[in-house]
Amino acid sequence: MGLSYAEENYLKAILKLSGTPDGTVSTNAIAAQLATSAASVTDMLKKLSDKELITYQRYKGASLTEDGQRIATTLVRKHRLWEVFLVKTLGMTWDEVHEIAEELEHIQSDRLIERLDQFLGHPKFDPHGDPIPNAQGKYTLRAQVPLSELKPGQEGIVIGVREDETSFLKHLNEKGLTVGKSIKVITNDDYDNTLSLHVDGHELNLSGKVARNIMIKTT
Amino acid sequence: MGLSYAEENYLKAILKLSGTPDGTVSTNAIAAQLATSAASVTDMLKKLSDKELITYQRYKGASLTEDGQRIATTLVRKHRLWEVFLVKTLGMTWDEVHEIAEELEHIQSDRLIERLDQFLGHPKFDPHGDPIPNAQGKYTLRAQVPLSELKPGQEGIVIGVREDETSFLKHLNEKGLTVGKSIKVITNDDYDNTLSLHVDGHELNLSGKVARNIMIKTT
DNA sequence: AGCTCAATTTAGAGTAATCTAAAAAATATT
DNA sequence: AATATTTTTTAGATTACTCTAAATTGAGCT
Repeated sequence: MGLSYAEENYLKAILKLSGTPDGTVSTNAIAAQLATSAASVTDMLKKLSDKELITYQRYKGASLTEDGQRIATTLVRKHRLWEVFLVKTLGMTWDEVHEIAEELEHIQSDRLIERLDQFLGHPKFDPHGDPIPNAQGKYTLRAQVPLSELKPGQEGIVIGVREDETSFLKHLNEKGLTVGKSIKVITNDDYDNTLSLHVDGHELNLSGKVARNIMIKTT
Repeated sequence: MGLSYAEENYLKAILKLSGTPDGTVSTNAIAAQLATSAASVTDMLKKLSDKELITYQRYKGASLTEDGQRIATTLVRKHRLWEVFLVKTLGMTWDEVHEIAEELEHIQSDRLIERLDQFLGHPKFDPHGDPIPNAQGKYTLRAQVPLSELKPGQEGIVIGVREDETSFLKHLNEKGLTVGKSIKVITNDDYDNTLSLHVDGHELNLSGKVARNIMIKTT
């Protein structure tokens, strides 16, 4: 009754793309997300529909059933718990863990995940600031976002950084960006997230690379 | 250039079965080990031979090349490191971790494994007493074996136990079996490892289940 | 040497996931 | 409303792994 890696990946993609009110996702959107062909997606949607993990009608897109939602949310939970493990326990960097967690999330063992969760102290957010669903699929809304994701006009407070290399912290100190400071975004480039912001009445410019490493609590 | 799960499992099976001087393994032996058909094994042996991971001649069996050996040994290393992690770090029991490690060993990331090894303190043996190859494929010979694997006549010293539940330790204390005691095996049932042994001049009977949990250094 | 039997390989086929190219349906445009 | 365009599905093939049944090879026995 276990699903294949491919089936699990489709469910996760559908969950991720379910933005519309009814949670419907188009064939092409899934194909783009999974870097596969639309024809392959159609085949898989039929299969998942037969297993009652999604509702699907030809030409009308697909949406997760309760069962499908439960499975997809569990995958997200596993993925994010493993990311916390890789960063917090093994000391890897936040930008190298995604791919590995993409593999680890398919490991089949509920007991393993509950033990891991306990060992990590039931974390509520992963290293990217995304919430970790609990075993019942519920999660806290995201408390912090990378500075790079704020839109012009948004304000917030610096909560921390992802990289804790001394050189990086020193760099921020020199710019006057320390934990607790209030900031307001002026511009944020669509393409590379280069951005400008106000801190203590000054204007400051940051590269996208730096901005992605600074976590903000919006106000 | 990553191998499929199936290919990796075949290499591991061949390594495990390589007992003969030239390390040759028969088709049927592999089929039995992997619970698959001889026909499937033949197909896979051809493929692994094309990739130069084994040497293979029709009707003559297969043996690992240096490349094949390196890959198989790395799989064993990963498997055993994960077992240590599951038991020591997550507190799972030695008998429930094998299956999970069987999945974890296929995760592709050298950096992950080296980090894990470091986090665990470069362990030399897994929870079953089997040696863990280092990154170069070398390993220390097994220092301890479960009491259940000793043959009649063999002697040794009690090194420790796998389960460290108080009730289990209490049970052993009552029998006079504590760390440091010298023992000699009298009989060991082929089927269920029920065994009798001498300790301090007394004769003692143990179930296979208990004997598998007591680690011995042979003398 | 010839025979027998077990081990192994080949032949033919099935399942899961994928692809490209062509057909069909839905949507947008004039 | 008719046509053009985009989206989606179907058709037909491919790769990886597996199976059963039949054919072949090798090894032991008389």
